[in-house]
Amino acid sequence: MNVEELSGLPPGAVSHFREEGIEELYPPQAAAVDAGALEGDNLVAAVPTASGKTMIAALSMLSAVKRGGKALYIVPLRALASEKKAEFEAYEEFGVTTGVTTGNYESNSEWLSTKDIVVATSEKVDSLVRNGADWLSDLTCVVSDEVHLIDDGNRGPTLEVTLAKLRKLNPQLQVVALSATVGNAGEIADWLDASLVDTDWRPIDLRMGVHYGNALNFDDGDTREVPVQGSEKQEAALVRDILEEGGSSLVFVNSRRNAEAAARRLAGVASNELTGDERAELAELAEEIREVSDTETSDDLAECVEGGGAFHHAGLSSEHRSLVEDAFRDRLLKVISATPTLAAGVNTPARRVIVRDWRRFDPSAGGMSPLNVLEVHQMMGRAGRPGLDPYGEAVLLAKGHDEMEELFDRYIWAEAEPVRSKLAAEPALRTHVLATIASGFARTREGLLEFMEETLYASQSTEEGRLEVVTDTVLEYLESNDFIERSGGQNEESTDDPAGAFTSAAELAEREQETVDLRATNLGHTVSRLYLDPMSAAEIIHGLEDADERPTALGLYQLVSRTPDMYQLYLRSGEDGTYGELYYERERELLGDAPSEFEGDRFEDWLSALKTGKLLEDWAEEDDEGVLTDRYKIGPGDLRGKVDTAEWLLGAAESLAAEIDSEWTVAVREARARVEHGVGEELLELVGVRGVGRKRARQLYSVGIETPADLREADKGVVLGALRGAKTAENILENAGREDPSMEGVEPRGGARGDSSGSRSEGSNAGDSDQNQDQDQDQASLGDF
DNA sequence: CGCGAATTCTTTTAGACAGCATGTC
DNA sequence: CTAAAAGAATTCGCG
Repeated sequence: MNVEELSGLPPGAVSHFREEGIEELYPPQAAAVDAGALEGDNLVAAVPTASGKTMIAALSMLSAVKRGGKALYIVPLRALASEKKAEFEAYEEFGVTTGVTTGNYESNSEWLSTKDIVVATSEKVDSLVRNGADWLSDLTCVVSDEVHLIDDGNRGPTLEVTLAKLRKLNPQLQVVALSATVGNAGEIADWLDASLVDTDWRPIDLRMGVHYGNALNFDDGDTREVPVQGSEKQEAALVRDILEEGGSSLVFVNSRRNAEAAARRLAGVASNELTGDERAELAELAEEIREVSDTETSDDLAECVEGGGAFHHAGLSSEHRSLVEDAFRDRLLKVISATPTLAAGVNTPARRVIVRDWRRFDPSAGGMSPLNVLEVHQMMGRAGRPGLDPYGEAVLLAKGHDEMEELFDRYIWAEAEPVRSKLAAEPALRTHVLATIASGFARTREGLLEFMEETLYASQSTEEGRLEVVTDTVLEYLESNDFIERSGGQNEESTDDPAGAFTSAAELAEREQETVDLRATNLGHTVSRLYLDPMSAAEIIHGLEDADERPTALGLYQLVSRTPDMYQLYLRSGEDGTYGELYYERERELLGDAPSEFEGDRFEDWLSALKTGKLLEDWAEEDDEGVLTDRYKIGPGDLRGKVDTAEWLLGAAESLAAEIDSEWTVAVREARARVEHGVGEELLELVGVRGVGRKRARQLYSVGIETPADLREADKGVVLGALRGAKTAENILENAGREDPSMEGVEPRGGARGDSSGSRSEGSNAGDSDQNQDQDQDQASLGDF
C-alpha cells in the first residue's frame, strides 16, 4: 500500500511522509489501515520494535485530528515522551500541534487543551483523570505504547486502570494499543474490543544466534567463525568482529558494575579502530561528560568514551544518558554495554546486539533467575539500524554445548510470555480503589466491582472472587485510615443484629457492604489528587501527628524515605551497625513509632530509610555531589532521583500537613525547599534568586551577602569577588532586582576563591575578609566528613 | 622473619512514575 | 534450586 492511497489524513500529511522518504507502507502498517485504524476503529498492534509502530499510531492520531478530534499518546517513560514529542512536532508543518505533559515537564491544562496531540506518561494520564482535566472528554483517539507493560507488577495496573477509565469516560474513544510481540496479543485485543495485527515482520532481517567456542551459530543454520583470541572475552571477540565491518554493537549485562567493567574492556577493543577525527570528537564528548557532574562515575564514563565505548545504566544522570545515546546513534560511539535500561528506553539500534548475561540476581528466587523471553526479545530487537545495516544480529553467549542448546530453546525458538494483569495485588488496588472512588467512577462497592470488570484482570481472572476479597481488604484499610467513608445501611444492621457474633464475620460484612455508599473524605481526595500511595500518606500523617516538637529535617527525610513511594537505599553489610549507631544518636528526631530492634526486617527497613534520610540531610547540608556519590556508593543519577522523589513527597507532605491542620507545615516546607536546592536553612532566601544555586549562594553568603536585599545593596566588587564572571554577576544582580546591575569597570574584591582561573588580586582590605576564611574552613571540613 | 604472590573468602547485584510552580554552575 | 566478578583477607612460598 502506497502512502498516496491513504485517505482521511490532514492535507499536507501525505506529502510530509513522502518528504521523510516514506512511500510504501510496511505490511503491518497496511494491515492496520485495513483494520480500520484510519476510521477510528480499535486496534491492537503486536509487532516487533522498530517495525513502524509509531507510524501506525501517527496515522490513527492524524486521521482522528482530521475528523476534528484530539489524540493522546501514552508512553511508559519520560524520556520516550520527549522522543515522541520531537517526532510529532514535525506535524506542525501542516498545522497539527503537539504538547507533552509529564511530572517534570510543563503542564498547564488549558495549554494542553489547545493541542491536537498530547504525549504523556501513564501516571500523568492517571493523574489527569483523577483531577478531572476537562479536555480528556474531547479525546477521540488514545494510543498506548508498550502496552505489554501491563504485565509489570509495579506500574502495570496504572496503565490498565487508566485505559479502562478513559474508555468509560468516552465510550466512542478509539483505542490503539501498541505492543511487543507477546504470547496473548489476542486476549488484549478482546479486552479492548479491538482487531488484532500480530506479526513478526521486520523491515530489516534479524538474525539470531548463539556464540560458543569460536563460532557464531545462527538460527538459520549458518555459522560464522568468530575466534576468541588469547584471554579476551567472548563479547570482546564479537564486538571486534563486527567493528571490522564497520558495525556498532550493544552488549547487555546484568549489573551496573559489569556494565562498567565491560565498557572499559570494550573501549579498549574499539579504540584500535578509531580514526583521528573520531578521536578528537570523542575527546570533546568526554569533556562534555565530565562537565555534567564531578563524580567518579562521570570520570569513568568519560574515560571509556575516549576509547569509543560507553556504559549505560540508571546510575547515570539523564544528561549522561542522552549524550551517550546520541553519540551512539551518530555512530561516534562504537559500543555500549548496558543494563536493561537501554532495552526499554529510547531508540538506540546497533548492528549487533550481544545479550551477554541471560540470568539476573533475583532475591525473591533466592539466586539467579533467567530473564523473561520478552525481555531478551526486546534487547535483541535493538539489532539492525534501518537504512544503515543490511541486517541486524542478535547474539547470546554460551560457555558450553548444552548451554547453547538451552539458549536456542529458551529464547530463540521461544514465544514471549503472555501478558498477565497484576491488578489484584494489594498495593496496586490501594491506590486505584481510592482514586476510583475519589474521582467518582464508583460510589458503591458494587459500582467499584463493576468498574473492575472492565479491566484486563477481570477478563483473565481464573480465581473467582479473588479481586473481590482483596478489594474488601483494601476498602477496610482505606476506611480505617479515614480516606473513605461508608454510609447508609450500616447503622440499622449493626444495631438490630446483636447476634452478629454467631453469624460469620465475612457474611455480616458482605451484607453490610451491599447497601453501603462509598465516599472519599477530604483527606482521601487530597491523597488521590497528590498521587500518593495511601499507605505513604498514612505514614506521613501518622509521623506528623506524632511529633510534639518541631520536626528536624532529618526526621522528615527519614519519614518520607520509609514510605512505599520512596525507593530506599540498600543497606550494605556492616552498615546496619553504622546506622544503628546513628539511630541511637538521633532517635529523638525520628517521627512515629520505631520498630523494635528485634523485629529483623522491619528494623532493617527503618535503618535503610534512615540511611536514605541521612543522604538527603547531607545533600541539604551542602555536601558535594562527588562526595555523596562516593560515600553512599551511588551514581549521580541515583542521587538526583532520590532528591527528586523527596522533593515530591515533601511537597505532598506539606499539603497533607495543611489538610490535617498540623502545626508543622512550615517545617515541612522548609525541609522541602532545602532538598530542592540542596542548601542549609540560611541560604534559602538567596537561592530563590534566579541564577543562584547551592554553590553560588554559599559563596555569596560567605562574603556577607545573606539575602536578595543584600544583593541589591552590596558592594559590586564584593559580589564580583564571590562569583566567577562579570556576566554571571550582572545577571544575578538583575534577577535580584538591582537597578544598576552593570559590572563594567568593577574590580573583584575580597573572597576571591582559589577556584580555577579566578584567583585574582586577593581583595586588599575588604572588611569581611577574615570572616570569609573561617567560612571557607568550615566548608572544607564539612565536605570531608 | 619479612615481603610479595597466590589463594580463599566475602560481598554485591536492574529499573524510575507522580504535585506544584518555575529555572543550576 | 541456580552466578560471577571484584575486593578484602588470609595463607603461602621464598629468600
